[in-house]
Amino acid sequence: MANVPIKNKIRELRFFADEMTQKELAELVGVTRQTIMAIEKSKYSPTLEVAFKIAEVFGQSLEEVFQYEG
Amino acid sequence: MANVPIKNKIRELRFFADEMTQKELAELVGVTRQTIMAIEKSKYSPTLEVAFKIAEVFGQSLEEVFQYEG
DNA sequence: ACCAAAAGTTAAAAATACTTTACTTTAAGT
DNA sequence: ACTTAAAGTAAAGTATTTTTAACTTTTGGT
Repeated sequence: MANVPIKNKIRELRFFADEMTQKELAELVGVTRQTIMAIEKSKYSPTLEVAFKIAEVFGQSLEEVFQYEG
Repeated sequence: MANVPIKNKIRELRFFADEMTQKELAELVGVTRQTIMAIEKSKYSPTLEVAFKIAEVFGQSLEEVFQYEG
């Protein structure tokens, strides 16, 4: 599992969103800074719930934030 | 966390897809039948990876299969 | 150069997702 | 009514995600 990591555009979206920091995003999402770090770097993929919350913060669809390459 | 469970249309999509069984879906997705059961009944929400795979099986977008109510 | 905030890393513990096995109940066909 | 596949439940174990805490490195401003 986690064969092909899911890519994401969190970093780009953070900077596009007025240079939002990892800490700020973490607080808005309700997870820790380290969790955002790990997800942003594709160390592992988040739960669906966290993924939805991240997309919500940026006002984007889930697919715009996360890209799964089957 | 997991305050408001994420809803899904897996059951409807299975029946729409030629009455696909939980077992068949599980095999296509690469998880067990019990995992499909738990997700279908919103006992817990899947990882993003499993969510993407389920959507892929039905040829639907993630948001069409799973609905997050912030 | 110095300072502070942000980002990155690591390790151990806690929480949650997933598996395996085994059993019960429901639904459908003959 | 009987049989069988499908669906539902539950417990214990494994795997993965998330937290906490502590420390290092990078970046930007003054």
